[in-house]
Amino acid sequence: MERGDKGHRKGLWTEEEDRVLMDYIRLHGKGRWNQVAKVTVTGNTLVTIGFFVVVVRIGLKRCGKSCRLRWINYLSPSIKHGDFSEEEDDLIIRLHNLLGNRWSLIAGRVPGRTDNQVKNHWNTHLSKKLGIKRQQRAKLKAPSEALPPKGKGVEKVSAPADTCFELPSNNNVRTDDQKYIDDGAQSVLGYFGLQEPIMVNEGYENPFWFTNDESNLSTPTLTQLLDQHSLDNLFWHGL
DNA sequence: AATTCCAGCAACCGCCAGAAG
DNA sequence: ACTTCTGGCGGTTGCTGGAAT
Repeated sequence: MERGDKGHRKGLWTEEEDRVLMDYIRLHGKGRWNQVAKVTVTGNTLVTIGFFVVVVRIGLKRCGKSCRLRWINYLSPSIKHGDFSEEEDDLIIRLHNLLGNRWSLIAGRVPGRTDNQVKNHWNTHLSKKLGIKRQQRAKLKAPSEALPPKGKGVEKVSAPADTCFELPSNNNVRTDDQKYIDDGAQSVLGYFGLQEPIMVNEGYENPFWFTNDESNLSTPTLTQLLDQHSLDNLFWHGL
């Protein structure tokens, strides 16, 4: 196994390492990832040094960052494993049109998927699928260009991968990233000369953004709303 | 059967921002 | 005000397994 700085292990995680990490999170919760290597013990082993037999505690020799990523991208119970559905593909393509490579934002709107999953899926499947279609598109400014640029001086927006699972069922709070996306959506709509309302009800009383709440199932998804506005056709044929 | 090629994806890297001391 | 720690993000790398030759 390759070793990184400070003797940290690198490369694929073993089942044993996964188990240790999950045990740590069960006991201590998420966060303080750099403590994992110090706190966790995978077991004891006997080492003979000369005449002495020493009990050595074997910790999880992973850097905190690696532990965090392993949890976020793989071990977290909220993560959906397996193939992407047609619905998810469609949603990602639309959101990418809207947001560009803001993978965390996109993933935050695709329940159970992480930014890494979405990014990989885009790079391996969807970009190809899209590349074929793009050749057929007429020259037109990409909708994502209507969004404010990312970088310094721009309001930072972040959406943890599991945000959609943590929203209260009657959430009246409008998060910054929701506003950011709403603003972007309105920019896109404005670009195409469409009328603004993309919200289900007037105002922000009932944000429909893909909460995991059963009571919200009757509310239209972004996909449905975009369909209502014929945005899909505009994206596919207008670009 | 052996080798090469390549797609898919897990993991790493570098950078950045915010919090805490 | 400065440093250190921690977490978040997007881009990239490299391993793995299956397909092709």
